[in-house]
Amino acid sequence: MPLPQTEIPGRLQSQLAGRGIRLTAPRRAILSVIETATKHLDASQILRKARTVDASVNRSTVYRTLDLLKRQALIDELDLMHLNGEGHYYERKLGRDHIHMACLRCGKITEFVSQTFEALKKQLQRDCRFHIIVARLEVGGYCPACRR
Amino acid sequence: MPLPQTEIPGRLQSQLAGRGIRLTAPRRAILSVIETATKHLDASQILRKARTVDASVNRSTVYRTLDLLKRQALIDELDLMHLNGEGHYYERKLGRDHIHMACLRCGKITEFVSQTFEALKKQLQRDCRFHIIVARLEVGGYCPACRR
DNA sequence: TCCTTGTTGCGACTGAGTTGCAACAGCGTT
DNA sequence: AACGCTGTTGCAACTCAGTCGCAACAAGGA
Repeated sequence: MPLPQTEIPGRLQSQLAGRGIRLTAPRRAILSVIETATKHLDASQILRKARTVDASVNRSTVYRTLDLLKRQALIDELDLMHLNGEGHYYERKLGRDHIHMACLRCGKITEFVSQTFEALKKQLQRDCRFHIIVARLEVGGYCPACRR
Repeated sequence: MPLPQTEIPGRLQSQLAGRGIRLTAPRRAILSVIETATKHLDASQILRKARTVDASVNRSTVYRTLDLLKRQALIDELDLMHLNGEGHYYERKLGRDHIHMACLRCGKITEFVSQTFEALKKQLQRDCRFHIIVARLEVGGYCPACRR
């Protein structure tokens, strides 16, 4: 259940430029990798792919750019239940939050958009008077193909 | 909004023993730390406190015991939005799942039990035919005292 | 008490993420 | 088109969480 990809290529770059953030060659390479990704990537995968665009990109720059994008609320950071080690995964933040379900047997990641999730966030904001910046719901279990 | 502590001291130990899992001195020390914790602890804090009970407890044993308790579904592992570094926090898994809200300014962690959250999990199980083992909802934002 | 088998401490290791710094480059200004 | 301020980069060394292989050990059933 992948989300529809409705974004314009290069959109991340113009969003950053519009906020007065300097665009550099390594940043362009990293942004293009994130924008064209078809699955969740971790930092080392982003580095490897970015180097096919600009071979000089450094590991530190990837981490620094991911931090920048997190602070700008343009990407989300995920654990995906740590199915493969302790690292994090990143994805473009599009309009609506979604839930990540990770199958503990086959490792498949399924995304799901739910009106109930939206209602739950509204309830938190109201009942707890808590101003939500980021909400992350990750579920581990067994997908339809793996459950007995 | 801390959850009511309704558990009997030593309960974790008897749960493990009842499953045929060997009880050792380091495990007893670690379990007692987790059972009597009044806030979320990370692995190094658990180690330090466990050593006040049994000075020989080793770091590896803490990690191995935490893995055991996770596999037995007796504790939950949390990120708490990585407010302090990349480590994880652990808490006793009591009856009902709850949501963790982390204030990005003051660092306060608030817990919240919601019927809507339960309904959301039911919806996932039904609509996605996904068998949930663990569900983790973490929210970052500003608490009532810190929001403007 | 014995014996099997699971557990532990130890120390070295891995892998993710960070940092200080000198060189560099974006981009607004001239 | 060149200048210069200031934010960004590559590098290499570092920190920190978590893992692993192994020999010694101990829980608890026979």
